[in-house]
Amino acid sequence: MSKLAKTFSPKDIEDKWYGEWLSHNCFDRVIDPAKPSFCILIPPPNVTGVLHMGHLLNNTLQDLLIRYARHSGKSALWVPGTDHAGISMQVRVEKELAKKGVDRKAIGRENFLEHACRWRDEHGGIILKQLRKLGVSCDWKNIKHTLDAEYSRGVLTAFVKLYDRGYIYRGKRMVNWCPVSLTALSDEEVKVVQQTGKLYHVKYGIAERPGEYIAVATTRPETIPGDVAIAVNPTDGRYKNLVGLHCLRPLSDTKIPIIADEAVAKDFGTGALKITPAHDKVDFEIGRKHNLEIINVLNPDGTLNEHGGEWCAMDRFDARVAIARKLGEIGLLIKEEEYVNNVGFSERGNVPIEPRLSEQWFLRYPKIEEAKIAVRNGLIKFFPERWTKIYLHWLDNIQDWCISRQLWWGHRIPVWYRKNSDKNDSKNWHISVDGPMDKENWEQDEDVLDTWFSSWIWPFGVFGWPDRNKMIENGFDYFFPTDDLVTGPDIIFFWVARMIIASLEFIGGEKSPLTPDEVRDRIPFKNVYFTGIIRDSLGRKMSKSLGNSPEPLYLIEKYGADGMRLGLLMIAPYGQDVLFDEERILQGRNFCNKLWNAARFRLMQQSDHSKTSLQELVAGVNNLESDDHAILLQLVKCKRDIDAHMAKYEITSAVQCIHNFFWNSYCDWYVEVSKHRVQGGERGALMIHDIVMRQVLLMLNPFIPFITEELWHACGYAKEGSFIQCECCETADDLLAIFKPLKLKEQSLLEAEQKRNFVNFCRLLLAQNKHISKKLVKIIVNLRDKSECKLFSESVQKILAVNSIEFTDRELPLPATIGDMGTIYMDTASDAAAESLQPRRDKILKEIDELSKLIAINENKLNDTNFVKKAPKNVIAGARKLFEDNVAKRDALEKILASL
RNA sequence: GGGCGGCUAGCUCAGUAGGUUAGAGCAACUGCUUUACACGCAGUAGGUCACAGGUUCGAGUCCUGUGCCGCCCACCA
Repeated sequence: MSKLAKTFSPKDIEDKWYGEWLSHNCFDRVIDPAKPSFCILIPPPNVTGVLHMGHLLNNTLQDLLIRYARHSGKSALWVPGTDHAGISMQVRVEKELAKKGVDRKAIGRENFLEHACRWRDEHGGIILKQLRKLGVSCDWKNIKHTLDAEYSRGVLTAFVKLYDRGYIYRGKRMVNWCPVSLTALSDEEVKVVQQTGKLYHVKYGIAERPGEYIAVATTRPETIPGDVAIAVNPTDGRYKNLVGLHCLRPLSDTKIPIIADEAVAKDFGTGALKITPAHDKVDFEIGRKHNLEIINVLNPDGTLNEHGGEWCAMDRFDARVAIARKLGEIGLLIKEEEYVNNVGFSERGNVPIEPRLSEQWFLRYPKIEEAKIAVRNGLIKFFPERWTKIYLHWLDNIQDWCISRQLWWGHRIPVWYRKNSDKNDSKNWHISVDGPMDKENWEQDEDVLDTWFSSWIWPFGVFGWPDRNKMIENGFDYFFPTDDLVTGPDIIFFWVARMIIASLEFIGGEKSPLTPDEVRDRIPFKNVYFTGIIRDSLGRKMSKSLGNSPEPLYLIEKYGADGMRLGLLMIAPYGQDVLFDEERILQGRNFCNKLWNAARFRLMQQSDHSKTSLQELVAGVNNLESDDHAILLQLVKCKRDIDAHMAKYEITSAVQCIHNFFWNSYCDWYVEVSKHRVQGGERGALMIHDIVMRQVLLMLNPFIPFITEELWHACGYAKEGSFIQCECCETADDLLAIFKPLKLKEQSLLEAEQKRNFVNFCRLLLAQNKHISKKLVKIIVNLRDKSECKLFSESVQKILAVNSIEFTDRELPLPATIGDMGTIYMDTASDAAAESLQPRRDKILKEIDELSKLIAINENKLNDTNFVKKAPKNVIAGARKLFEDNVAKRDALEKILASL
């Protein structure tokens, strides 16, 4: 008999078992053709990242799915890895260098990258180590990183292939420029923020008509030196006769044309729009249409350049104020008004982005239609489904992707330009993974690729694509397409959609368009589960500045990895954000303690630890009572419900099922009602306990791996040298088949429930008679169905802790209450005290009152001819039965009331 | 401007073909140190299902509209 401590202490077992699992290679990838495969790829966290609450939820879910798959007989692989995290990593390293007084540009590209790699190798990937504390079962022998040599070949191959296939081009375009990071960004990296700024109304004098002017409304007076025209809507009567004339651009009195263009809204501002092609997307398009000059007035860092005149080198926002003031001074400012508008922000720099004309690499997305088909036709399923719409909408409006970044940290674009030649002529380009043979005659493009351009090949890049031998070795053919992707909806465009597109393009030969069958063969994953965001208990996002984000490792330390995992899953509603409250993690810990003590109780009884299989345990069962039938049937139902919920990713519901079965059905009822048998050493009853505990541990293992492993061994269910996670968990149907010799009776479920109700009635009765010592009380029962007397065994007397339970077939004075099974009395000697009668009267009056309401409801229904005519028969019969039963109950209670 | 989600007990959420009396956990309150567990046990109380219409014999559930709260998308300066 093992001895367990009274309270579960996670610290004592977590590191021990994690070490055991690793040394026994439990998480290794196994290509086993005899088993179905199951694969999850971790959404690679930033190599600079540290564990936060979002990771905790996300990785708990993935581990749950992986372990659940193992228990379902699949060969499960969870691939871990990190992302090189372009900008944030570069900024990080720049800061480190700055501490030592070193400037990135001073030491040059190669030295910088050396520093960066060293920093990454020393400090990066901490998060993967932290994750182990959570118990995650990743294939740690194969950690992937997007900047690994092998993976990088995949990234560059993707670029080269797309270029060769005509999807990648270089061009001078309007891009989103971050003046802090000094790089272009993709549209997806721009966050729109509502801001209160000012709308300035400025006079633009008409050159041909001195004294007359056009009023122009603008939020950006600092770009006035870049104005090259004033545009009005061609149908705008106010300005019709001005089109073709010229304005004087304020501050310089340069003549600029007044033009007409449909893009101008008549009803906004003054209806006249200043055109600054270098600093606005719309203006750029108008400028191109009308063949206008492009005057760039800003430096890359957001200060004004030489066109800014006296404001040269001033920051754009300072210049805005200064120029507005100047306009006021020279009488060209009509008014300025408060104005709320949407401004695009760079997530990284946390400053407004600047639309900027620059030379960049762009990708025209391939396989857009196929990517829609994959999700619309359900080849890839989204959970919750509503994200499908968002995904499709994005694909419907997809824009070319700016993939070049003006950084050093990342995959350098595999394009070489012949030295001293026209860079804009593609004849002078060399584009390949390995570069030209005569490197000395070429210079490589300075830019790197967007980080997401590397992570979009993750689903096959981690298997060694495009190296066919590596892919075979890594089990690509076995594990691909992967099964589940668990991620946040915030990266549905950044990552999820792009992975789908990349897989459709690169898996299989070059082909376009694809048939639906080919789409099926190329998808990267089958299911995408979108988690919610973890917020604090007030619903606010977790942030450093609010200080409302708990430290995950501290939580694991405090509540145990298992308690943390279960607590988190219990409060993570399907498809909604999680309101995190540390107190609620207590529930997870408490559950673990309850489980611990249930096992402890079992181990305090007689043990027979030779039974490691369910079949052996079942063979040991004899003398089944109704309660035994019921608990086994409930066990089967629990497993069936869990599997149904898991199939739909309704994790919280699955937890609720097992929680309810284990705590309510098993601990609160079955353990108590069978206690006297177990403590009396009845072998059959012990076997039932073992059957239930064994299955409970198996069902819970994917959720709480550490404690279940510990108890699995402690209870003696483990085969020599084996682990609980190596076991298959029997399905509900398996269980039914194995239980077949026991001839379980459905009827027992009802019987057990009635027995429980009976006990509840008696408890109420005892509560109403607190003045009488329970040890003296006799309960007397007049059962409706005399054949059920056998149900009232010693167990009920033990549960109630009363003197005895006796049966009668007569009506006695002073009945206590009426249950489903019959009339219940306390023995008259102890029941005579008058003070016990009043609460009983009150209780009965209340019950009668409630019954009367129900009777009235059903009576009305039955008297309603429409109801009787139109409602289905079973509903009518139900109403009638209810009516009759309740009337009978009420009559009986009234009789009792009279006798009191 | 377009779209999506939420609104059910004090709190967090279930409510899955419209059909008995709307559920659970937590919190609250009452009682209990009973030999697995006080990280526990046994109870009690608590809800005009956001609002207004409609369909139906019957609506938390279906339809229409409104209101809050949150999110996503969108080139009106």
